[in-house]
Amino acid sequence: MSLDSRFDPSTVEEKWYSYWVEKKLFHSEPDNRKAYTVVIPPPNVTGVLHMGHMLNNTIQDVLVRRARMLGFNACWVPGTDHASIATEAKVVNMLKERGIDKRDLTRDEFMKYAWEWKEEHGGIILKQLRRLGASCDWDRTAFTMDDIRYESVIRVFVDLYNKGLIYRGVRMVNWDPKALTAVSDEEVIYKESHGKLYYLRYYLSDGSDLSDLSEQSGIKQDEKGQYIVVATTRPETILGDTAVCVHPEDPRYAALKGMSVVVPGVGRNVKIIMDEYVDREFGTGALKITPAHDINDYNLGMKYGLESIDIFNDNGTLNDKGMQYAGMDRFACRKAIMKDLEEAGLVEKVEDYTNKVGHSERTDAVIEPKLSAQWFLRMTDLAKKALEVVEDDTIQFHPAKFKNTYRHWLENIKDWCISRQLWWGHRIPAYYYEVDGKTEVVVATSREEAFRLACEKHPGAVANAEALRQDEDALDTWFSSWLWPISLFDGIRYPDNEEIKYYYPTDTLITAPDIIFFWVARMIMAGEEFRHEVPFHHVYFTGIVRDKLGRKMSKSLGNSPDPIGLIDKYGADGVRMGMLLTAPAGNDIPFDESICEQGRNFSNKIWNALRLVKGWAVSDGSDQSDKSDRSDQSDTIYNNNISVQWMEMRMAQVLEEIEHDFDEFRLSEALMKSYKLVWDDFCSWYLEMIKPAYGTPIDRETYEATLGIFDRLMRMLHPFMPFVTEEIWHALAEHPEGASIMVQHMPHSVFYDQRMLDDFEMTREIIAGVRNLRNSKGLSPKEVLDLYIKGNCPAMFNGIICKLGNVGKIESVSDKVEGTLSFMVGTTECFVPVSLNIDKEAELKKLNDELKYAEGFLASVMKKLGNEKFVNGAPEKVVAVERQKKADAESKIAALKAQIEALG
RNA sequence: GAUCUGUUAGCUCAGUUGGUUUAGAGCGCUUGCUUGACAGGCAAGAGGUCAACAGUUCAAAUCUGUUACAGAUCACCA
Repeated sequence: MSLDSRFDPSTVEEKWYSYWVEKKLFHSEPDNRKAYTVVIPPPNVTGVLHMGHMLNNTIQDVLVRRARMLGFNACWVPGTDHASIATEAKVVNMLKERGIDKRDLTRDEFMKYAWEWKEEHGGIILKQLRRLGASCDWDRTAFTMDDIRYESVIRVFVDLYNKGLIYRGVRMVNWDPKALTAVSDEEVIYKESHGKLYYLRYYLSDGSDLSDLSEQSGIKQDEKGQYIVVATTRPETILGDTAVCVHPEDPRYAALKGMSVVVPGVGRNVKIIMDEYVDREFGTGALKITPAHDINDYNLGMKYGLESIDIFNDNGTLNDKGMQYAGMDRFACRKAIMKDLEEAGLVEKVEDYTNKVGHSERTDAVIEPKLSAQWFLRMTDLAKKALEVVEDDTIQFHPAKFKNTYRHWLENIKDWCISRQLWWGHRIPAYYYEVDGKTEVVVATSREEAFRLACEKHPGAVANAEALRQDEDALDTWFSSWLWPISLFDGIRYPDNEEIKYYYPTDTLITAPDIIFFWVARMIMAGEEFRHEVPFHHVYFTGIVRDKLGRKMSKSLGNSPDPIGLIDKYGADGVRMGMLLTAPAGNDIPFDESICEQGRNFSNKIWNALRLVKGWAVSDGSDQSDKSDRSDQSDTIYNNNISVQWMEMRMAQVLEEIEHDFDEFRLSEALMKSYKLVWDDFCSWYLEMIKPAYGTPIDRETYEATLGIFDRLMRMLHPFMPFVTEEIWHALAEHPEGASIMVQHMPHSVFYDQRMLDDFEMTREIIAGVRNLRNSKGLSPKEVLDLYIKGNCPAMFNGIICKLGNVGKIESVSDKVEGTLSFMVGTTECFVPVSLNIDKEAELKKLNDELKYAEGFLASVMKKLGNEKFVNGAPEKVVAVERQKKADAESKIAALKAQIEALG
């Protein structure tokens, strides 16, 4: 067989992926096996693959592929969410390019364009996931706005409304002036920003004249009269000022009780109110009140019955209340108004100031608090249940530290604003009509049903269904994705269907921690509310992928590698390994391309192991004894037999460890252990142990055993590296058409003899000792050495020591051997006669160093054993171990001393 | 500001209910190798008083407290 010495991933990836798809190996249907279900956290339909997706989906694929090989009916359901804000923005842009203004379109016309955009440009990311090897059941690909999911959302809205959990009300909400919609609290990101603190003069209204102003007073005087100074970060909002507030116990302003001041530049007289809300330490201790544009001011406004003056249009420009600034953008207005106030001498001073400003998660626009009518979902009861199932570990978080974050959020939760002033989304199924000049509302899954309800409530009030006016707003995208684990299996519309009963609850949700509230918490609420059962048993929080310097990857920094480019460069297997190896659960990932390179190299290593094994001639004859003169240690069949036994046991041992790692979601550890098992144990040791001399064949029994081991190693590795393992698996043996490693059984751990593994560890150390000796003394690897062993040594592996250490003969001795170089493995002494002159001084130094270490060790052991409390108080087993340590150390010291004496 | 989580080798991290030969891994580093699978490789090696201090204990990287530093979540005062 002639195979290139370099493995080229690009030639196999496409081949096997289409093979898997063609053979329907990713597809799942309910059957009598146990289900293992994962639902993809639906990426944004406008999105393209980034490093976070790579990590997230690699982990999902590993878990799903492993479950499949463990005999579960694994089902990984892919899909996208409709991302109302992001998509609507894309569509508006597309229309603009075509010279169409959204405002000229009807809702239906707009939706037609939006669907057109979605069909053409949406879901690139799902195609990209295929390059990664994702074993999603593509036949089940869903979208949050397809028919099933749409209807599910509407039904849920109606249901919650009827339960009294959804209500409509006028509240201060987070307004995104760019997307022209309200957003929820969770969609606002507070960012530190460098702004200014403006100190403005509010003169006392006519007729207010206070004499006797002391130094301590907050009231100042100039030629124009008496004034107080108010600090603000947003001077443009003075146009909406309807009061100034001071602390009731603030002596600086006590004299102002019941008085009024003039809003600078605006001329409006506003009252001074007194409330403990004010922080006396901040600014001047006097606060301007703009109830229409600040949540705290709004609350004060309600408390004191203040007028609320809305000065902004929806897009953040000033409206007709904005006087000469009407039509200006809020930030342009800030500059303009400051210039005017400056000129009018109404500015006391301006200071640099750093504060946190809320930005829209989607558009990055500065959020404007705005009073408007919105729909809300009551969260208190939902939150209570969602917290319980995490607290009692019905749902386990990995890592568990996220329980704290989760608890804190749920205990301080506010009602969820679920309406969005957008067209792209699920239109709120609320219908309005007028009765006696009052607006009435009915909520129903269809216009006809709504009409029926309206007729019941107010017979004769509505002429026909068409006369009802449907709410213009759409629902928050998360209001559809929170149903995902249920709606994917149509469990909202048909709660008793076979699929939902089979696949729900899902097993593990794999997600980034930054959407713990958007998603995880709300999915748990939905699960409890609509199925009375948790939506998943485990939540695996991945880390955030960062660059080498620890910075978050972002478009603006340009520090994110192109994932598809990485796959082209290192192969999907290599990139998957690179992602996983640096990703212990919940830890951020400092991403470094070189780890993908390590992954690529690993594929290459496996490939070359295949080349080696497949390059051997196989002999059926029994006369396989090695013709070299290595006396009784040269029985190849025997040695190979031992080698196979050892490799089998080593594999069983690592399998056991890996099973444990998977139970605890320690994927990176499981991968590293598999990596070392293949590279170190299998390639560096096992294959070298059984490798026949050049040009000679290998016996059939060993050959077959090796293929079997190789096969199982590939299965172990398959969930991590699907492509290369499939390729190798097919190269190892003939398989029927349609066969695939991905549906083979994962090997299970079997009994292994710990003694034998320990003995082999000692053997390894002896071989390393011989090699080290050659290395440090400049002896050629070709020179055959003899080895005399004093002390314990398992003879079983002597043949292997000979082969891998190039040792001629091994003899057991009862006394030290003069004129040799030596080394120790544990308490066993190894002597190697050499032809060259021994550097006495160097040997002495080495021995003395070892002696010093051993004596230091003994001293630490003696300290424990000399302590009566330890001997009496510690468990017997522990004391016995210390006694053994003492004996070993003493024997080692004695041996070293004897050797030193012999030299000197 | 509140709460939580970290701090172990040059870097990234393990260390599983305190005891297993005075701490492990990967990468990186050093030395030597055209070794008939692989230089995308092979062999050998160096490297840490487990952030600091105090305490509990026969025994502490592991438990407790304080401090320092870092990160996360939430809340924010205009």
